Amino acid sequence: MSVKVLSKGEATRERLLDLAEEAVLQKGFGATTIEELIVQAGITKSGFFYHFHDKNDLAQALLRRYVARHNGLFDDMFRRSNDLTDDPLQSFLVGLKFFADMLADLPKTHPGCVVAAFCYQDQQFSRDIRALSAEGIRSWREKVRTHLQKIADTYPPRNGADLDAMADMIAAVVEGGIILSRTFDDNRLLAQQVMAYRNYVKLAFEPEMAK
Amino acid sequence: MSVKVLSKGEATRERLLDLAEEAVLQKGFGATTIEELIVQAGITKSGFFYHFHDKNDLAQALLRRYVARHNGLFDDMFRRSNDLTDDPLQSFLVGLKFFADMLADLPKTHPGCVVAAFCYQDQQFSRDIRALSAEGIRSWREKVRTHLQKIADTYPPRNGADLDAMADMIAAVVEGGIILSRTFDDNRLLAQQVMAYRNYVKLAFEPEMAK
DNA sequence: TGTACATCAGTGAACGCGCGTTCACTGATGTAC
DNA sequence: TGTACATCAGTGAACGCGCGTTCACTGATGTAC
Repeated sequence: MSVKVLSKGEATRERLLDLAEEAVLQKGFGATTIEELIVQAGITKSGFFYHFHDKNDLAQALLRRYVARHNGLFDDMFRRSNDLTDDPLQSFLVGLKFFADMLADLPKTHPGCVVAAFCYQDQQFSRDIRALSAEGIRSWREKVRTHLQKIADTYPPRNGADLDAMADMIAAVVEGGIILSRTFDDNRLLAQQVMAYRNYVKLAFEPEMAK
Repeated sequence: MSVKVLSKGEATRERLLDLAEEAVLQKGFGATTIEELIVQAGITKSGFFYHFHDKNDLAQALLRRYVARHNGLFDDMFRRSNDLTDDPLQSFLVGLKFFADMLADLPKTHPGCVVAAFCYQDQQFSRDIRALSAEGIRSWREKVRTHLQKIADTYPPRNGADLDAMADMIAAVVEGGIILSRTFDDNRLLAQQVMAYRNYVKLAFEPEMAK
């Protein structure tokens, strides 16, 4: 991880994105006003428009940063689990456990997913935003799909297991789990869902108990 | 199903709710304006405020109707599957298949879930709205949990299966599946996810193949 | 080392319009006697 | 059967303010010669 040195302007821009992300996750993009961001950032409204052409531009920057960040996080997790074992099934299961633990460790309710927040948002800017969201989820799908294929090469999956759907399911379970944990204001639900997904993968591949 | 005869005013109100639901699912509640609803409904703005105290009131009515409707749908589906077989596992699996088929048959992309749409919305009215959403999801959880318990009484679940998480998982998979199918504009993804969930249930309970 | 110019990171004031909300009023239908 | 009153389902005009956007201008820092 290279820690870039930010110029003064870049730091302000980054701070605006931080504030925006928090606000968007809490109440959606439409309800997030430029006014509230600049008050917190301590600049004037015109200062905001120096950094972003318009509100749409903010949305794109936000989503772009979010997707890049979380892809990195995801990669790190499975790289760590890959270092622990050569067995593809074990590696994936351990990676999912890491993931669940990380989610469980969040201090309060999961803040939500920016992709999902935009999914239920105005379609005005949808062409670019939709493409960015799709790209973010697609990269999860492909990475997981690769894992599953490697597993399947060693452990023949039980019949009925659709590996494509199983690859997509991690995204579905996370997005749905976030909705659950936000709705019930209970952080554990999300981690529970990831563990349930892990259990599904286990059942689908693990050979009959030798024990 | 009793078809209530609606008075003129009730019909207009219902029409406003229909229009609002469609708009909210497409672009969120905040971006849905009263103006656009009344234009489509063919009344004036003041006419709207005859039916709803304010916009918040519309949100509540919308969510209330949505939850009630979808609970009914869900009940119907599993009642039909219960009529086909006495075996609790088979009954649940068939019910899930019905569900997936219904979702696959939607003419275009799933319109989305009102509960999720409000989940990523402004917290202003959250006290009432949040409670309504939670109630909606909770009723799914409890119904499914009952099914799973009945299944477990006959078929001992493989170890690792957390029935509570499995009960919540249907909601997670549906909410997440909606986000998937909207993001990729592909209706099949949602049905696929429900089938993947079905497969998980099958693997978790089904005894080793006799075949 | 000093001067000229360019770029960076903003300021301050004004605009305009969309959107939710209010309020006094109204024609049609229902009900009591 | 006719009249008086009440309720239903709205109309029409006005208000006000929050919010995104624009535009001319500015002090501080960087770079060329």
